[in-house]
Formats: sequence, C-alpha cells, structure tokens
Amino acid sequence: MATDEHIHQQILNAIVEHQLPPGARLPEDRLSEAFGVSRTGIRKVLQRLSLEHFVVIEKNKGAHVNRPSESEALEVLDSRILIEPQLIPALITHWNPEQSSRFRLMTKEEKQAEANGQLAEAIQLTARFHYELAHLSGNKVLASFVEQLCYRSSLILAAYGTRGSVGCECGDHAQLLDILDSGSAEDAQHWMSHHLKHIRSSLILESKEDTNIDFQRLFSR
Amino acid sequence: MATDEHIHQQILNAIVEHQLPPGARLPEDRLSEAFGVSRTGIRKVLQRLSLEHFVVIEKNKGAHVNRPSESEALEVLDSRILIEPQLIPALITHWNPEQSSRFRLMTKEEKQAEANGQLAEAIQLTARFHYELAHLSGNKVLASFVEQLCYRSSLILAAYGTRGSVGCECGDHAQLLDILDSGSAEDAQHWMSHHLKHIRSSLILESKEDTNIDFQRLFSR
DNA sequence: GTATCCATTATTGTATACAATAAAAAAGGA
DNA sequence: TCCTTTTTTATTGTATACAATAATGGATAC
Repeated sequence: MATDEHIHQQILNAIVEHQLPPGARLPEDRLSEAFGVSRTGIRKVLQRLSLEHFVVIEKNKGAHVNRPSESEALEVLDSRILIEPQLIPALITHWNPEQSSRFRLMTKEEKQAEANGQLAEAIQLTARFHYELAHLSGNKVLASFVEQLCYRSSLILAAYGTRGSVGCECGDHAQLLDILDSGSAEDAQHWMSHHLKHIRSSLILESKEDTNIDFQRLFSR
Repeated sequence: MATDEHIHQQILNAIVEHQLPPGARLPEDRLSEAFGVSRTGIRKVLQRLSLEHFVVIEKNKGAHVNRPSESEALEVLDSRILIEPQLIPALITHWNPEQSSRFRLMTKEEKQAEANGQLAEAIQLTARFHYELAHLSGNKVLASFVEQLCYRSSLILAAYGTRGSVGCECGDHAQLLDILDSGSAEDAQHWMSHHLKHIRSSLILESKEDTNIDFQRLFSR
C-alpha cells in the first residue's frame, strides 16, 4: 500500500541519504509508476516536499532535488545554532535514566553504521539524534521545525559536506549524553553550540557552484 | 486572474483577519467557484494551508480552519519568545534611519487602523511589524518561520484573545523603535521578550474549550 | 559545414469524470 | 412518539484526459 505519508517518507529518505543528489530530476510519471499511484498523488507529495525546501518546482519544468545555495546552507545552520542550545534547559527537565539509555543506544547504532560504511543509516541516525532531543523539550512547534532543519542539514551536507562534517574534535554525540547525565544545562548548551558551529565551519562553500561553471577555464589548456 | 499564490493569500488573510473563524468549513467546490478555478487548484492551496497549520484536513471530511489547541497556542508563543529576542543583535546591525522611518510609518498606520476600528487592518499590521523586523535579521530561514508564527498568532488570538492581547502596558511598537534608535540591543531584547510574554499571558485558555463541554453541569439546576 | 527554424516528443498544468465515503433525511417498526 | 435502519444527498479522493509548455532533434538554406 502506498499512502501519501509513505511516499513522502521514501522520497525524503532518498534525498537526505544522498541517493537522490541535489539537482536530480523527479519526473512525475516515473515516480507514479514506481509507487503504483497516479500522478495526482505524486504531485501532492512533490508539492509538500517543495514547501519543506527539499525539492524545487519550476513552472512547466517539474521538480528537482533542491540544490541549497550557500546562503541557505549557512542560514539553516545558523538557525540551528540559535535554537537547539536554547532547547536544552527545557529538555533537561525531562531528562531521566530511561531517556539516557534510549539515546545511548542511538549513538551506539550511529557509530556502528559509520564503522560499517552504511552512509545512509549513519546520516539518518545523526539527524535523528538531534531532532529527538528537540522533541524532548516538549515544544512540538519548535521541535518539528528543528526536525525539518536537521533533514535540510543532511541535504546541505550532500552539497557542501566534507569528511570533517561527520567527525568532530569535541567528541561524538555520546559526550553530550554524559553532560546531560551530569545535569549541567549550561555545559550542554555550550557543547551543542560548539558542535553545530563546528559543522557549520566544516562546509566548503566555494567549490561546488555548478551554476555558471566556467567551462572556458575548465577545459582550456 | 487567480494564481495559486493569490488564492493562498486571500484565504490566509480571511483566516488571520478572523473573517473565517476557527472551525469554519472550507468546501472545495464553493471555493473553486468563488475563485473561478477548478477544484484541483483549490486543493493545492488547502494542502499548503494545512501544512502551514492554518487549516486542518480530515480524510473524507474536508478542510476546516484550524482551531488551535491550548498547547499549540502556548507553544507558538513560546517559540516566538525564544526566537524573536535572539534576532535583535543581527537586525540591529542593519538598523538605520531609513528602516526606522519605515517602521515608524507602520506603527502609525497600525494605531490609525486600531483607532478607526479596522480590526482586519490592525491585525495584519501588528503581525507584519514583527515579521518584517525578523526579516531585517538577514536570516531568511528563521524569518519565514517567524512570519508563519506571527500569522499563526493572529489565528490564536481569534480563538483565545482578549482585548488585553492588543494593548500592552509596556507601550506600543513605537517604543521598541525608540530603543532600536538608541542602539541598545540588550534593551530591545528585553522589550521584545516582555512584549511577547505579555501577549502569551493575556490568552484565556480555560473557557473556549467546546470539545467535551460538560452539558450535565451546564444545564442541571 | 554551420546556423537557424520548424516539427516532434516528452513533460507538466488544469479540468473533469467517476468512485468512495460520510452526513443527512426519510421511512419503517416498536 | 421515538428509535433504528435505509436511502438519498453532498462532499471529498483518485485517476484520467486534454491542453500548454519547454526541450530535443532534424531539415533546410546559406
């Protein structure tokens, strides 16, 4: 059975897992036959994905996977830097051993996926770690916005990411859990801020501009 | 000519201006004949409005204007309290006499609309004051989120607002402009925080629960 | 051989037709 | 008279048909 929600999740996964790279075309009839529904259902999903900034729909040209601009990439990270640390005080009031072990399991799976080279899994888990923390704050409005930002970040890393975007000298996500267990909201805020700023600064923003490629310079010798 | 964007804006205006009250039905064929387009175009707009939380679509039951829950109302305001003051430092770097006079004009129109009893105008201008400030921060991602929150706030005030929600003992929006002119980011942040908290606390959240009305208690004597 | 123009093709935009569902009204029985 | 059941009506969900647009490839003229 192919419900709207299901189709949406499938395509979104493919995008954030870099199966569908930035710029990839998403023809309606191809997708409709792939999912076994009519174009109507596909259009609805594509419409939604475009409002969520995962695809771009150009009139009479169809849907492409969004290729985030430099400014968009930075703004998404800046938004996270502004919001996620601020959620710590609220989430720490809901913090308990049960949550702690739940998140520790996630970081374990995360490391494993990374070690086994399961890129798609690793990306999903990294994003999930962040937005599930956000949901713990109790504010669903902010949490779902953060969730969207996390998914967008995955897409951004597909366009501008380096190997450094994954690792971080501040340690992995497990370290944040230690801090949360210790109960220091302030430390956790600092860690989160630092972590996100590290990701932001790891983006390489000059090279991958493929609009206006200077073919002259590229192929002349 | 009735483009998608135009229809969206029209319906959104009607909602935030309280012309279409929370709970109002939005039948597709009625709207389609009103705007002179087929149901297809209307459905697209309704879909979008539902993703933006202005309408709720129930399967096989159609679209209604969203009746925000208490928790949703509080979460929207909390989100604004968390974000909007944080945008002040960025926006103050773009502050200049030109912007100042532009916003002063807005507050003037705002007061006038309020004085003349033009409720719809006043609501729009109040929201606009906030989200245009947010856009001055330079972060389009956050600004458009704040914009949505401001519109949602207008809908929330339709459901839970009091007369106190409009006025505020901290003075009107013009006072913030004075602070911005003085250049004190910290003061501006405090003002914004206070202002939003005042709106939040002015909501009356007990009464208008019309789900689960206790008719027993209501009509027994 | 190259450039321009035209025709073909592929794809999306929009409207409509039909099916499915839920609400409302009517009929029947107690 | 009131409750239950059935029928009707209104409305939405989905697929498809047709129109409009843009991209591609080929033909013709120079």
